[in-house]
Amino acid sequence: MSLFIYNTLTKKKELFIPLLLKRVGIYVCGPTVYGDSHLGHARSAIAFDTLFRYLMYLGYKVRYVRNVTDVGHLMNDSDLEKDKIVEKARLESIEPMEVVQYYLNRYHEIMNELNVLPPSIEPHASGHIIEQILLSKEILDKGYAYESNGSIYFDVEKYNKKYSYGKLSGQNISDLLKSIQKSNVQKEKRNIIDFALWKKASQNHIMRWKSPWGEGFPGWHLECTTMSKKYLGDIFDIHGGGMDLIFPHHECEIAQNLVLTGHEGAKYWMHNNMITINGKKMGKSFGNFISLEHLFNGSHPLLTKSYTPMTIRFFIVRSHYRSVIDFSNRDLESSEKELSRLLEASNNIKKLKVKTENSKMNIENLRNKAIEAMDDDLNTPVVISCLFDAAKLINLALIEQIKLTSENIQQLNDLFQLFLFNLLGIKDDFYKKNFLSPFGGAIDLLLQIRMQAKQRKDWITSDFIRYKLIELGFEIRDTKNGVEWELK
RNA sequence: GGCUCUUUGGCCGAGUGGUUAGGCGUCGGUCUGCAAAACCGAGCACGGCGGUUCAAAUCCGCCAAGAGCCUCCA
Repeated sequence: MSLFIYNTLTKKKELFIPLLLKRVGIYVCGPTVYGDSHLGHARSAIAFDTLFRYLMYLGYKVRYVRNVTDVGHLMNDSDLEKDKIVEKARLESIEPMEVVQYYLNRYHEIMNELNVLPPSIEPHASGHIIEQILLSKEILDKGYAYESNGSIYFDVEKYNKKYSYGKLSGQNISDLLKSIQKSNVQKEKRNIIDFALWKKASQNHIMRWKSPWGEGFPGWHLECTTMSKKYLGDIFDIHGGGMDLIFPHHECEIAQNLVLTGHEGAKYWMHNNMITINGKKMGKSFGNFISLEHLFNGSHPLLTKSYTPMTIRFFIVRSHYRSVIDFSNRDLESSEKELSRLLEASNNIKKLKVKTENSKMNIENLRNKAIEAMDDDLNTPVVISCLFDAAKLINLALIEQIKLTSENIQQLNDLFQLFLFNLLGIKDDFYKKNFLSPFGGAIDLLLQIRMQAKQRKDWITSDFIRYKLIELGFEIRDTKNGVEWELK
């Protein structure tokens, strides 16, 4: 048991050693719920779901906190503070919390379809206003923040003198100052790189809470610090999120944590890479995103067809979580075929018969290789290659090119159960749903009639049934062990 | 401009200083009444230029192309 994970803070793969013997605390930045979730959201959720699943497999009791940002996510950092959710609510003439609930429900539905396990705790930023005010005060008392016109700002320059701002992202304060100065003007702040812990609400701002500094709302970076501290403590094991959050979000969290407790907060900082489309990052604000619903029903001009949630999940785990995935129909179709090959092989395991008492097949090796891959910073593509190796063995055994022992068959079954279904989170309800239903029975019946026709060499009838079924989207295969069908 | 990173065969995608990744696609074959699937086989690589080394796709340098961040972002 030696899991190595890449730590953005040290830029190295490090041996994972939990703070407590058998427990792991993870905090992951979840979505800002003001729009439909897209492939990028799925990637982050699936990456950390894989981590969650693997840690549990390793025997840890995992507390996985994934927050919901439902307030304070500003559209920009200028004086015209516009909250994303407030803006959406204004546009649709509804309560901000209706916006939040609507998109959160949809997010949950989609996560469920993608077989993403629910986190242990899903805290909302809006439910932690009091704690955020307290932490703002504390930072203020420690002298690392200042009040300005009803808002509280973190004093980055002062902080930088004692600690080092930019540790996570590799930025340094003077370069930052140079690059920001051109684009942004902010009167209230002492320094352009200071960030808000608490923002004064302008007169028409809907989401507002009372604070010692007047009515306002919390700053984005402080939300995550507050909730991670509350549920995981001052120091916890893993903090995750998309790479686009490294700066400024996680950098600012680290700054807040260091001021409050003298520790960065998390020991390991993990970041999943982006999904691009035509080589550019997929993002809501770029308008180039394909929502997961679009992918599931195929209703987007860039999609040549629809893809099942499991195809999407497989598409994501077949690349390493730290590499960029460029969206393409071609690769999605390829993923679909790859997954169906694995699922078919997995279903073929139950058809295997014990043909020998002792075989040289070493399936334990495949298992070990796959575990090693998971240990190596969750190398899921290599895990999948092991499954393909296993699939080949199953197919060879099925046509009796190789002989397997009952132990071999059990090991193959365990391999698929553990890696494909349990760790990679693929569900195979398709087979159960189709093969065990009256619908499946009807197909079997048609194929029985076809078989009778074949026996009388009535090729016209038998081919008619086959072609019609193929036309309807089925795949028909005559194998040694009888006819097989599948809905493509 | 600054910071971080990427560049592998038609496509996707792992990887280690010296040994076949894997998959999709393509071509050929076996099986089949014909197909499909499966299986067997084939072909196709490490961005460019230098350096270190007995040996580099793997380490170092330079160059080129691209991405992310420096505004909100998974």
